[in-house]
Amino acid sequence: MAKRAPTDDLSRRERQVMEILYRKGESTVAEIMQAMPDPPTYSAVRSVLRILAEKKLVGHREDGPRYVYFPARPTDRAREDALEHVVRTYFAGSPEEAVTALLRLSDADMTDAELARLREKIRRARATEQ
Amino acid sequence: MAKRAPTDDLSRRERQVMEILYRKGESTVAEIMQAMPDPPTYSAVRSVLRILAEKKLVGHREDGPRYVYFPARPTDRAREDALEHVVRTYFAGSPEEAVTALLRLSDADMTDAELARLREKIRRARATEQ
DNA sequence: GCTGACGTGCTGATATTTCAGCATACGACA
DNA sequence: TGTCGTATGCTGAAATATCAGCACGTCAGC
Repeated sequence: MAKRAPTDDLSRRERQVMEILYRKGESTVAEIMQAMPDPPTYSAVRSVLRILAEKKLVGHREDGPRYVYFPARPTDRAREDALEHVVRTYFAGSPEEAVTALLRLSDADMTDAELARLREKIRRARATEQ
Repeated sequence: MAKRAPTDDLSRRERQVMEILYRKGESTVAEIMQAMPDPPTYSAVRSVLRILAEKKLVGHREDGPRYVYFPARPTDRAREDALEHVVRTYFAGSPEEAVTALLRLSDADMTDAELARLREKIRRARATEQ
């Protein structure tokens, strides 16, 4: 069962590196290393990158003396994948619920009542626009 | 660097199991096994569950002859964590961008113009409500 | 009471991931 | 030119994750 997201096959370190690359757009090995939790050695990071390159998940360009790595999958696609995944996993496939939670997240001090009204507005807006 | 999400420490199989549990709310070992990609053996699933239990990430209750496992962290919290993570990783920390992408996701046939108008509505709504 | 189906706990083997180190290349600079 | 700092490519070892199997308990049905 279960359709396989590309990220399902990644190891812990591989995932950490991919997320750093998406966050930064592109990075050198040193930058990635610094951004990692429990930073491993330079060598270790390069090993992970080599594996990710073999899997066609990252590319690199030369920038003077060093390589600059970047995600192979375009950011738009990766965003969609990530959102879909979260919605499916935590929001029973309902994007609307996710939107509500997201808005609550951005304005932590909103009351429930305010949220409810906002949500209704969104719903009406969507109905109108379609 | 990098604050550590609990999910950062999980292995591939551990993550798969946690996501299944969040998706289903709770599950028996057999159900988890079936829901996993490339389903491993019953024994393997139980090994992962034991590790997750040691890490205090899952709990279980007895349901007649068998155990029913569930995520230790409440769903609300897990949702927030997941959204925050996605927003930080793929949307440069901007929940609003994420909302837009989410709405586009749910109505794939909306035009950009429609999306722009909707987004404006949301923005106005938020300004009003606050 | 036996037996088979199905469950758990635990232990150790296998496979994969993670990592460090060595060989090597190249540019900066005294 | 010689040397130092920093980069990559690659190889093999250490650490972890993944898994299968055995021992054992319980319950239903013959």
